Amino acid sequence: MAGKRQRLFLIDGFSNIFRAFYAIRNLSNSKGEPTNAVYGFVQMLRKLLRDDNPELVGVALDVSGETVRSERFEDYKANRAPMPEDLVPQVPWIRKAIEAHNIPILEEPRYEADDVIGTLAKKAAAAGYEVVLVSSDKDLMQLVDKNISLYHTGRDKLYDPKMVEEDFGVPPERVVDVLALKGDSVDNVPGVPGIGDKGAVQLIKEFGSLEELLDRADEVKRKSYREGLQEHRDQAELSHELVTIHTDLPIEFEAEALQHDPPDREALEELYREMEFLSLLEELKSTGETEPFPAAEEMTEAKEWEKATGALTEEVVAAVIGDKEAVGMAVGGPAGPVSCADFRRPGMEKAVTDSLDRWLTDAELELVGHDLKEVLRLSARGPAARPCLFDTMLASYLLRSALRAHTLEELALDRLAHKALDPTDAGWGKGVEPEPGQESLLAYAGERVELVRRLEQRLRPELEESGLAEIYWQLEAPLLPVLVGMEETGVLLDTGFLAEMSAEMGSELVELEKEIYELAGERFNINSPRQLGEIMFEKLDYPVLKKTRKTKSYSTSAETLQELALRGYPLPEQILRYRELAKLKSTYVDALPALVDEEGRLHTRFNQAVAATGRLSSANPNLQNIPVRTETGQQIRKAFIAPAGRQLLVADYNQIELRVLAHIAEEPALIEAFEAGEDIHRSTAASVFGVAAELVTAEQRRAAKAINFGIIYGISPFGLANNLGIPQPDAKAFIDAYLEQYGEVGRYMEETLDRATEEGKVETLYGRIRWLPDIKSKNYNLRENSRRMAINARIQGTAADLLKKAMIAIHQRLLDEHPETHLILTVHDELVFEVPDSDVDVVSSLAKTEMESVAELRVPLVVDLGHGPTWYDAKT
DNA sequence: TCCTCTGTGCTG
DNA sequence: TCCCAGCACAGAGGAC
Repeated sequence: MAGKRQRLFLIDGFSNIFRAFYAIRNLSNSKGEPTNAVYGFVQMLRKLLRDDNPELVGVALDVSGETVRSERFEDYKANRAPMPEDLVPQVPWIRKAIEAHNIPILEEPRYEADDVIGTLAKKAAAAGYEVVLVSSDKDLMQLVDKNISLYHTGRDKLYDPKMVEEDFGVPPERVVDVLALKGDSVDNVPGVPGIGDKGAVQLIKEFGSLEELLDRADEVKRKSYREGLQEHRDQAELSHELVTIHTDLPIEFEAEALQHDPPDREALEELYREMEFLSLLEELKSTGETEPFPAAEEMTEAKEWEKATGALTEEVVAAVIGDKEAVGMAVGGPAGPVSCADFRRPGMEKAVTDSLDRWLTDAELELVGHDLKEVLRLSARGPAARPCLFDTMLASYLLRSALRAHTLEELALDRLAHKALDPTDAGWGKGVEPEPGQESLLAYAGERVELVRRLEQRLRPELEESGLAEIYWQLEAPLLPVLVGMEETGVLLDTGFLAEMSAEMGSELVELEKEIYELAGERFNINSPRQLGEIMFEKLDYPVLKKTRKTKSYSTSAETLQELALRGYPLPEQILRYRELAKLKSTYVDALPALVDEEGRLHTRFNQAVAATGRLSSANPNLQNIPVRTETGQQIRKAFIAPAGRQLLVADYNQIELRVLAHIAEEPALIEAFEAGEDIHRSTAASVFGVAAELVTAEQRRAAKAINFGIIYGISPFGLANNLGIPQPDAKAFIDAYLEQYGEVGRYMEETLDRATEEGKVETLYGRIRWLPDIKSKNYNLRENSRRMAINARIQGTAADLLKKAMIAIHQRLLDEHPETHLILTVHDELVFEVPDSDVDVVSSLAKTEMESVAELRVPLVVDLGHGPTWYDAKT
């Protein structure tokens, strides 16, 4: 046959299965069965058949049981970790997938897949075929020659002999020599101790081969290598045997056996249905062919952009395009072509912001997107946006708040069974970015808009049916512009102050370090819990009071150190102070100044779709964990300042969670205490310990406070005992005494748990849902965790709803009445504003009024106020 | 080299 | 068996 040679693709089954398993995280069907490896493997297979469509193809799989190798080398693969639990049940499905594609499975009893691949590859090459090995295992590079290449599925690269040498450092025929030297701990190939990747390549290059190297080991210059080679010659030779893939098994290459028919559509449908690969199922039904989503069309001039997007009057689906920074935007209608603008082209950024400005003020228009905050941010009108905003990220969050991530990629996989392109596919890498108009970039842009459309179609009805539409439209959507405003405004940081603080802390740390080394008798890394543990518990022989939970190593937590210090050991006290300073310095004092903009302002991101209870979270940097409890920590708050002529105003809810509890539980004793404006922990102590409020001791108040918090957290005797450092029976007695006095609270907990168990979910006052799939679990820990979450989620979630509601109301009033005042931070029960000096009083009362009247509860909501030039001063 | 996990500690 | 909800640091060791 003239022209192109016929091709044989030999797929290394398990290498690709593992790769798929690790590359795609957490994909499962509604029964909770993991499906990630099946999905990844099927996609790999489909891509291969679609793009290359080789004449011959086979998947090699290892068979279980003894092999010729394991009989010969007892330890071989002996310590290999067992297959991950989540992967085991997927293997039979992967077999079905291969069979459904009508691709032959190659398995030979007593032979390893590598050896089967090696033998068939050589024989097929000898018979005149062009052979491609499909694997992400570098060991297969040894088989590469002029007729055999390796398609590395992990790197998406095709290796010929030249590429192997470039990448691996030696030509294919020397690959085994290098592998034999460096060894492989996973497969229990010993190698030569002390020789790693770099050393092995260099030695083989220098001496030409392993044989030559071993014969002339005494000529090796580096002492550690020379001695290793001399002492472990046998081991090196054994390793060489182990890593060499056999190419001479007694099996035949038969071309007919490796031909394949088109896929069996019925078998595929069954597989996809069982695995719930919805997009594949859909595709199978419609055409049976893969159709990537259409690419976006680039508009390179403002006029073109306006013409293309001007027709969008009812619904705009928008996606910001970029990796770390936005470089463009893609938009489309509910269907049809997608237009893309690249900000790096002259005039295009302006063209986009002009259209955004228009859309954001057009009350008739709905803006749809995933993470719309990033879209709103592009327009100066973002904080004042009024139109309908449908954000698929927020919709998904309301439907399943406990999901690990609500990124577009994650949802595409989860809900559409579609593996989305990522920034790397679009052309981003370290130090490189795609050119404007680059094909991969437009494909990426087009896909993102299309994914949002499909998600919207699924999520919108779900939101309606689940009753979450109201909280979406009343709370989450209106909060978007508020958060945009806060993030864009930011907070002014006194970097000079922090620089001074850093210097002072630095010198104190140097002093402490000296003293610590002195006490330890040697230098070590104080920041390393492991090294510190060795010093204290092995060298100095301190008593071991506690081990860590996961790895059972010595605990060096503050609690442990305090106890040791109390027992008179000198080192722990110094360590505690060192830790406090080092923590504050690295996390805040040194980290924050590096993040300010040209005006010295710090811009956090408030994430609206992270916390399972409905709270906001803050990151990059996290401004919700700025120290406040210790004296040194408080100093850091002096660096958060208002510019001249302005002040920081803090308004925080007093005991909001306990007030919410009083309301939901309808507990008369609690309600009464709040109505009387009592110190709630003191009042609790008086009830629980049966003394008059004036006679409550500090110790009693502390215990009562712990109980009050415990109630909110879904108390257990174990947890309370731990927290107070008292015996469990005592803690139980406290709880019993509490429930005696606050009977309705006990009833509230029972009722919550009953409903949670029955319905598998709990709801806040405003209908926000938290699902608790493990509440009926037979696993004690899972079940008890869920029960505590049930109690806590209603309270914490309701408090979060209240604060969000207040933020929306205040933001609107500030826009209308005090445009010079900005809401800049929120910390769960606290709002921080930057206010002109002259408006402090009026804004204070505005904030107080709005926050206190946000809802009519059975107890009053009380807001405390404070203001001053810094956050420290404002916190009363 | 980069990335992930672990221990620790900061907030409400 | 470390009570709820988060984020970030440094160290350590493996990465598919």
